[in-house]
Amino acid sequence: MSTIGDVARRAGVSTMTVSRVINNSGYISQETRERVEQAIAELGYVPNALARSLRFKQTKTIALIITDITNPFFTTVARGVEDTASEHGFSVIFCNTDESQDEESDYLTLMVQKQVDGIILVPAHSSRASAAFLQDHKVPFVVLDRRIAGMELDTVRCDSEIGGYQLTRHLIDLGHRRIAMLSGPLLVSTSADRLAGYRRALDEAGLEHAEFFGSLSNADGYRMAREALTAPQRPTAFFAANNLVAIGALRALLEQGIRVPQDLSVVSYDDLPESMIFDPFLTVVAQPAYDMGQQATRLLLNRLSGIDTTAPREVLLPAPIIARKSSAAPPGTNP
Amino acid sequence: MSTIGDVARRAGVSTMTVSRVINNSGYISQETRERVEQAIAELGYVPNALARSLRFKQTKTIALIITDITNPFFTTVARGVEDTASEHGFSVIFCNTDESQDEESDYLTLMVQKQVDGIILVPAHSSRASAAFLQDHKVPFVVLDRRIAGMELDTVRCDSEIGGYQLTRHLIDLGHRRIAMLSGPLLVSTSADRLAGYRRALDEAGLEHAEFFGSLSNADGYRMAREALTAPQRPTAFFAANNLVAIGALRALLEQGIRVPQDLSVVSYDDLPESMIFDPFLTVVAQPAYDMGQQATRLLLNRLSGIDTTAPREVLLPAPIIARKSSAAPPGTNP
DNA sequence: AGAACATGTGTTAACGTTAACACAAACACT
DNA sequence: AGTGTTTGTGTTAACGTTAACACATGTTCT
Repeated sequence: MSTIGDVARRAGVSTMTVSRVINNSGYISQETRERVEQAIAELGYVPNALARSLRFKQTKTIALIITDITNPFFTTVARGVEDTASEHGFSVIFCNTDESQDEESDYLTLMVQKQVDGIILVPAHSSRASAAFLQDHKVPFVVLDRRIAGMELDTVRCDSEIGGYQLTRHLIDLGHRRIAMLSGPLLVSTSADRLAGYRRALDEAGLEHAEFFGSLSNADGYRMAREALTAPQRPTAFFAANNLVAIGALRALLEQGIRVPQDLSVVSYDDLPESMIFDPFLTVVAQPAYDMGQQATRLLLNRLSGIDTTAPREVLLPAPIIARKSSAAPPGTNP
Repeated sequence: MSTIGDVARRAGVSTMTVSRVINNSGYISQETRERVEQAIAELGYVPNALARSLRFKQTKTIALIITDITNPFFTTVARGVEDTASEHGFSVIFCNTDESQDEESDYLTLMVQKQVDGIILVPAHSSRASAAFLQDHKVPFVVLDRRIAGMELDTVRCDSEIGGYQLTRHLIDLGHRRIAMLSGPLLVSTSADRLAGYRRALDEAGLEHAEFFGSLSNADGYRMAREALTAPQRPTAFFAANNLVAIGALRALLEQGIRVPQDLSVVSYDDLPESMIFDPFLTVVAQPAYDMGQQATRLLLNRLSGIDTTAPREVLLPAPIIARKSSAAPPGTNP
């Protein structure tokens, strides 16, 4: 509540002298320093970061714009971002867009107003509007997890096409011939890429597609699974576009008494954190969520500090398949 | 990047006139308004919230200080906070303390410097230092989930003593006589309260205590469970202080081939979100995490806006027991 | 002795915004 | 015609901080 002026008055010096004590800059006699420090302590003075930011044009704050902090993948990403940012003296403002383009652009405007130094963005759609907006306003940013087509941008992500291909191959190699894709929206680049990988693997093997579309939610996972189960030739495996979809699908299977993996295999994208699972079950492509957050933040901070002035670059992190109990040979196969 | 001055110059008016257009205050001729609006659009001008905040002494930002965003309970709390805050035009800065008092006070100082309008705090320990600090600096705050003893503070939480009592009674009623408590640190009020409830239930029933202590982590849950299992008279039930501890304990049991609930029952605090679990297993006290975040934020915002000027109050939310498959009668009992 | 430099402190202006005041023109009322 | 009110716009100062400059001293060097 007290200002640098209050401290100055109490110590009988000018505000500039107090400022010098606080920032340890310039010359100050030992005696004055002590008097100022005492005044600071007595008043419980804390510098006003707002005024400082206004002068320095630096807020030491970044924004993390994600779709849903409740999704454990993004929770872990967020933790990686916050840890890395705070290590370097930066604070993080969180924004949940719920995959809505409108929410996203509202938040972007707000963050520009708030003069955040940089932004880490998981774009709701692969539209270029958000990136263009930030470029216009000269706010450094890093795109996380997803692609924005046709623009050269700093990006940290995993290759979902390859992951989708490998996960599908894993099922094919186990002997599956009818594999249903429970996909997210095509506007979400990771969904589109995973679907593309799925198609490539099926086409190579000469198998037929079975594609279902919905949002990347538990509810739609449930719905898509039920739809897929009504097909005359029931699939022997599900490829869920992400963990929420997978869990929704598993719920549908449980309800209908379909055993996993004996009757039907399920594979999915994004692992659950180790600390939350005592008996890992799902076969997944495990994206390194914490690392992704960390690397995105590092890249952003290096841009901010001017350490890194190279052309925008895409960091592609490896995402291993972890084969577990939810995938096995289809029923009626001799192992 | 452009300022109100740039807009003014371009429109051929004073900055004050621009300010009036932006804020829709005072009198402005239709013609001038249009000229200013055009200049704003052409320049892509966005008001500087920093400068505004400095003038108004209001940042429209609150801080959420929690121990670990990675814990699904706090993730959901955070979501409740962010949703409610953003509904009212407030942004949220996240801080993870990892249960460290030092981290907590560092963050508190930083948030005071940043002039956040208010703080929602999950205190690492029940020490009064943090609350006293915030009171000194006249920053409104709400304590979430935990108690700070001996101070009249705005608080939103569930009664962990009653919850601990009921969860223990649930086990006793099932026929358990040797119930081990896998407790968190006594400095954490929820841990202390759950332990107190456990003790009351056991004492009433004339049963012996079996208490183990560690941090509220998966790793320590694992360790405490292993310790508990070495007792000459093995417990027939575990009461885990929270979900992470429970999962660590389940991992230990799985490793040793001990079946839940046939050989040993496990109950715990804090449910996992519906969307993440397809086959709910753990018997828990389900604290309404989202609600807690929402209510804490509402209370805080009402304090900020001056709508609510009553004495500090404690909001106690009900937390139901959800009995599921992880708890059953002890082995050797005729159901 | 005088110049050059180090040390210690204060004054002014600026970061971007807006409240308070001032002023002028147009209009309405007696 | 004179007074008061409405409408439209500009000027000044302030929010809290610090860089740049100014101005004293004192010290060191030739």
